[in-house]
Amino acid sequence: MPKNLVIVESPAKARTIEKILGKDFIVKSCNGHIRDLSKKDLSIDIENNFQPIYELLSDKKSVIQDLQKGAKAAEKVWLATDEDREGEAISWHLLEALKLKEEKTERITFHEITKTAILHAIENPRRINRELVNAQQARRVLDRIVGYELSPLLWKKVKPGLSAGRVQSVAVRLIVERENEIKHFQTESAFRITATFFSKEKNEKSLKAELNHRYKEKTEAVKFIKECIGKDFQVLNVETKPSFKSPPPPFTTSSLQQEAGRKLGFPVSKTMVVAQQLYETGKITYMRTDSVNLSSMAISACKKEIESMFGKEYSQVRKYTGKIKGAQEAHEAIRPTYMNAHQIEGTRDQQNLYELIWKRTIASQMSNAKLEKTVIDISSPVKPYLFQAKGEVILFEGFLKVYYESLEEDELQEDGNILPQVFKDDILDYNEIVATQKFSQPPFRYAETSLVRKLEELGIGRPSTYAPIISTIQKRDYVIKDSKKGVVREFDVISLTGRSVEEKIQTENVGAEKNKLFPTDLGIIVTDFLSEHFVGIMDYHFTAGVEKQFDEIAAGELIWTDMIGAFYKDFHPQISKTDIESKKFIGERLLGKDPETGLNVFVKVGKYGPIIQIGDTGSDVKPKFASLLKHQSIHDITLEEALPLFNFPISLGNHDSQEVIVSIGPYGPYVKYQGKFYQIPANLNPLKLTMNEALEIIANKQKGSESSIIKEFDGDKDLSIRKGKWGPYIKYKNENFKIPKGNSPEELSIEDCKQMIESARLNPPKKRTFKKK
DNA sequence: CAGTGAGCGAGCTTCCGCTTGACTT
Repeated sequence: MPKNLVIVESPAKARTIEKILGKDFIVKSCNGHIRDLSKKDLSIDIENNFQPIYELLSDKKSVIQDLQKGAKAAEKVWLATDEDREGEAISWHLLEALKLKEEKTERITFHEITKTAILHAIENPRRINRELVNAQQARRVLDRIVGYELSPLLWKKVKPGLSAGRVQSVAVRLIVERENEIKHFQTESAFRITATFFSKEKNEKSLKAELNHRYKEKTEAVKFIKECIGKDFQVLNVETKPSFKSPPPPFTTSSLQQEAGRKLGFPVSKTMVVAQQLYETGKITYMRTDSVNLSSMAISACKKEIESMFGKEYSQVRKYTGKIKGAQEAHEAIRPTYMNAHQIEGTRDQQNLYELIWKRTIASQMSNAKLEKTVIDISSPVKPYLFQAKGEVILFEGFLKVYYESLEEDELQEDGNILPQVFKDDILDYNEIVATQKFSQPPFRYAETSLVRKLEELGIGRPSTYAPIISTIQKRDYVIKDSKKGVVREFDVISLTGRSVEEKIQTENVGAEKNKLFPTDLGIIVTDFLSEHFVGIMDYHFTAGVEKQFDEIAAGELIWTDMIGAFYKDFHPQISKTDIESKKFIGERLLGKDPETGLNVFVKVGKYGPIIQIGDTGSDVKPKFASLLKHQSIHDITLEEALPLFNFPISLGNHDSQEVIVSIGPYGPYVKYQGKFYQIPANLNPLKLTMNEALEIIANKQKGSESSIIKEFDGDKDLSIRKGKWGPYIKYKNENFKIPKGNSPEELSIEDCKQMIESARLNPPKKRTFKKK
């Protein structure tokens, strides 16, 4: 029996370390936190100086039992959880929950999983850092108080089941405010003047240049263009400057999510799932980290790869240090475990993500790209303005040989082009000079990844929570991921070729956005409510402020219960005050009077979402209600748009002597035909649905269910092989059966299927236990 | 899964940050 038990946070890590330490050590994983405040109630004894009341996590029972057994048998227990605030707390909870004796317990930490680092850690154990643990308790208790006092207030004032918290409420606020900026954005336009010049003598390729001034008015632009007719243009100056580009640092959770989003089109959650798979199969280091640091081993491995692939001049050893404030760097950056594995076996997604990580890691240890930037100034007929041509030439690729960092939409810049050679005082002629009307752009809506980036910038949330935050705010209906079609906009173009000036109107499609986060009516209302009554919590810098205090607690300069006490003293009375003084906060708005009945018409957010209401609440006649359609908002819907919602259900008439009905149900708009329901796609307006469209929806659905059939059998009409959410399965009458792995569904015979059904019946799958939601 | 929303009131919902299961129709 091994004398030593080492406890780490993750099983994959445990396996690796066990190999390193050898037979005297057994290494087990606690799988993260094992104890927490009870979910049922606040579980903080306010009267008793905010003492937290912890309980063991129910889903960790078997883990804890196993650890307890191991600890009993061992002579020494080594707590080797992560070296950050949460990790320290996990060690402390282990100490308490497993009832470990302090004298036979050691706390060790290491930054990289190598033999040297781990042996060094074993030789230098320490005690649990109580101050750091207290900083974690303060974090935990603060989040609980905020979440569990704000949420019930929302249930009462807005709608049951809602939630609020230090992180999620600010995330929603970012999206709501961005939407407001877009709504109030004043578009301005100006005329951008571009020209293509050529040298009469040299007959080289043409030179594109832009005037360093934009004219606000069309008349001014036209006047300028006319001034150019027949003029010569002189090269005033040619300036060439060397320049360089450095590679981006290795991946953190957040930067990986962004790049995988932009380059591979992965949503945040998918990136994490695939990265987890790579981690578990030992291909990459840990995927939840905010560190850009690489181990010395990784750095030398990179160097070796780069030098053998590209040569010495491409290698440049770099040490990256985190710049994010408050980052708790318990892990390395995300990198391949073995730099010499350029590709891996696995699914397409795994290979793509791995390749991205490999390239980014390699690039981070490569030399700068060397560039030459050239600016050519060319005279214009109107002083003091001049035309400028900008070019960029890559002299030495450096890291660009393997990796280009993609840019956010708002960072997109025009690439410098390659310029023909011209000299000072050269005289140029023009091919064309064009004035194009350009419109200023409103800010972009957040996508999942850009929201994560913003949260990280503000120090809000942690690598392990970025993906859950995104899903929580959508699950609560505060935010929806959606796409928006652009609108066509006209713009003026005035062009000069030879001596003729031509004016045209062209069109462009603007404002189209894909997979962006839009606030819902509910999200807007909850944000307004919280911003009005809880300015402090909703402040974008609230988290940064409390993080600073957590650091002080960790440094022993502040007592954690004092910090929480000071916070609670202001926060709790604000909850009570709002509870008493604030009325229902559901965005109710009077639209006008119903022309038929003369009754008041309102919109508001109801128990099941945004609704329109005819008649006053509490009057003798029971009011009538109807749901708003998707894309309608209580904030701007008009009486004329709202009233037709009461027309449902709408009969479209008969088809094959059966009635076709359109209506709105709890799951959205639908067509009902022959007792069956068919969902109406979001791009069709249910109010204006035609019989033909309805029949098409029905036909599509029926085709869809047919196309899920992989194979049918003439011998048995009840039997079919179908494609399902979890892969192919056998359908027999109304029952479904799993196909054991390793069979190709197309080749199964009736007998094969019957046999599988037989064996499935003999070994029924365990009932899935659903977690209470 | 499919046409809810008054009022009454029981009993329910909720936070953030660590981790990985179990394995479906």
